[in-house]
Amino acid sequence: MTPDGDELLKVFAALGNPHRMRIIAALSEGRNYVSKLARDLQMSRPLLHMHLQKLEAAGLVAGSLELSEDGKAMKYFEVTPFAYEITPEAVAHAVRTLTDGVTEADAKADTKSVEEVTK
Amino acid sequence: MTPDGDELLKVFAALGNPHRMRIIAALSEGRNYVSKLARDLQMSRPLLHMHLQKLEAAGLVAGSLELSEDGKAMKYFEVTPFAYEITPEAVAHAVRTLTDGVTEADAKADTKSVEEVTK
DNA sequence: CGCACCTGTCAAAGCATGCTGACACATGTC
DNA sequence: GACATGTGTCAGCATGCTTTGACAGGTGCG
Repeated sequence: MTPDGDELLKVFAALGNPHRMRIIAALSEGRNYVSKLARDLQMSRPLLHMHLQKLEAAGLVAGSLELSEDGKAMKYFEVTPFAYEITPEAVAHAVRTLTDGVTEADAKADTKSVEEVTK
Repeated sequence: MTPDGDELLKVFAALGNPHRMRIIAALSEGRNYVSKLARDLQMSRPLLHMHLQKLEAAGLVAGSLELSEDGKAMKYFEVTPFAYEITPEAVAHAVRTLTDGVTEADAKADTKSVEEVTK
């Protein structure tokens, strides 16, 4: 738990897309290979491919290239049993390890309370 | 729990951005008003404004326009104490209420549970 | 009045993402 | 060989998101 900032960001970015949510849903019912998945979800293979590798980069799914009995190469994907507890505090904690625009001179942002105005 | 599909999608899309994650982190330490928040996070007001209303649309933050003692109008924002349990099953369950491309195999849709459209 | 602070909006530019169609490769079967 | 299946990649366009700068309004103070 308490995942890395960049990791959590990738997870959110990956899940923040209806197609990718649907892919997770489809794969949660069992592993499947790309071409059939594309048929089930009615989307083009190149598109599915892009979504899958985005989900894989976020660590939400895992793919393995296998050989079927008739010799064809099939890439099976399955969901990783992830479990994230998303709360404001979890996000706040993850932000500290965010390697993004991070103006390096800004690590100490003054936890000064604003109660002095209108409180 | 077991949030609505579109709602969860908006939450993910909202959280899938480093600036917005940082906004959540900043607001989790206490409420704040827009101009000061912009100064703390070092971003322009119009940009912050857009991000805030996206977070608000996702139900992650709430804003209220108040009057300070010196008569100035200040819009204070604070985080909503959200708590999402994110698992493959949770996503799979939420997908069923996704009003998006609507895979015609699963068009139960309808009966949208009245949300006032904060206009 | 001019300046400080606050609020909000808009158009336009820049950049990332989504998406398609065409290509490459491999294998097994008729 | 022609056709089916499977894999992957690429360029290019369309769409949406991000970002900025300028503008509108408001109040209080010297």
